[in-house]
Amino acid sequence: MRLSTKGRYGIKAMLDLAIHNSEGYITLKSIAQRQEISENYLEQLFASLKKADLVKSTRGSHGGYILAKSPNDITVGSILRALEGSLAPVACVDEDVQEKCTRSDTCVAKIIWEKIRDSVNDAVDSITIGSILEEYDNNSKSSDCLDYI
Amino acid sequence: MRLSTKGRYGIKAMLDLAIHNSEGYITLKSIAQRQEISENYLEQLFASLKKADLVKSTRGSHGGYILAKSPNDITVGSILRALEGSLAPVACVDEDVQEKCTRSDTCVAKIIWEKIRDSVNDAVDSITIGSILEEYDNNSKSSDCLDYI
DNA sequence: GCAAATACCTAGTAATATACTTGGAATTGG
DNA sequence: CCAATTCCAAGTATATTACTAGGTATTTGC
Repeated sequence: MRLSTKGRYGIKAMLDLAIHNSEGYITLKSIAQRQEISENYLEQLFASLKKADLVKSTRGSHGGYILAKSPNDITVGSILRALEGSLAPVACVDEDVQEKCTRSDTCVAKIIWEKIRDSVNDAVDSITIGSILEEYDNNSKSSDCLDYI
Repeated sequence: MRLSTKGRYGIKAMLDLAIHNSEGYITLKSIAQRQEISENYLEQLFASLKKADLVKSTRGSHGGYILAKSPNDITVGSILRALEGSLAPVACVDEDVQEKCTRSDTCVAKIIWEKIRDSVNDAVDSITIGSILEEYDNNSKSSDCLDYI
């Protein structure tokens, strides 16, 4: 049940953006360098983040990305779902998937998957980028290590 | 963040074993047929389940598998962890992994991963095979559909 | 004792998903 | 115009998953 690099890089990148929020538009190049992520790969992730209205962009010279709203209004859940898709443990209880099991309404295992799904969603929706940043500021923790591997 | 087939098949197989618990040792062949899972693949899963003391076996003709303890003492979490390994969303907060990030103690993102990890573990550890079975008996739900896909 | 049925074990493999790379087009500021 | 950037589509290498194949060991029933 590991997150893919998409989710992990996405959190790193969004925290990076939040840390530099006052500096205006930030280039992917600088994020890529600080967080040691492929710039081209980041592009793809930011396409998803933009689609989900989590970041805004300007093109051209002096272009870059900026958070689309306050860090306090950006949940970890919204970032992860934008990049990883639904956090449901099985397709059966994935809100995005339309074709369900034919016996979905009588399946006994379903409540297991629903409980896992809801627990994960509750957890990630209760954490905002702002709340993480606060912790970061209070403890002056390292901005270089926003993640592992 | 999907579970692999190991975890899903494992839950199906263990529920199947529990349903037939009074019949003594159950062959993998019959589980494979009922749940439509490759018998050879099930063998591999049951090697892990046995190692985790969740099932017992006898070999030879009339051999098979049986739950190693009461369904009420078998949590969904113990099954999933036996088959999927740690349910941690990133290696950083995986109890089984020894080599941590060098800056693990200062990493800001860590609390995100810890919260997800703990939420998942709490959820799956609060559900037992027995509790699912109870639901199954009360509602006379289908034993064929223990899972989706 | 032999045959059948099972668990047990190891290695290989096909399919799928992940994590990128490549090469460009469009846009903007100087 | 040119450099720097976002934006876009397609290709590819790697890793993981989900099996398959082929055997050995053990037990029961005849």
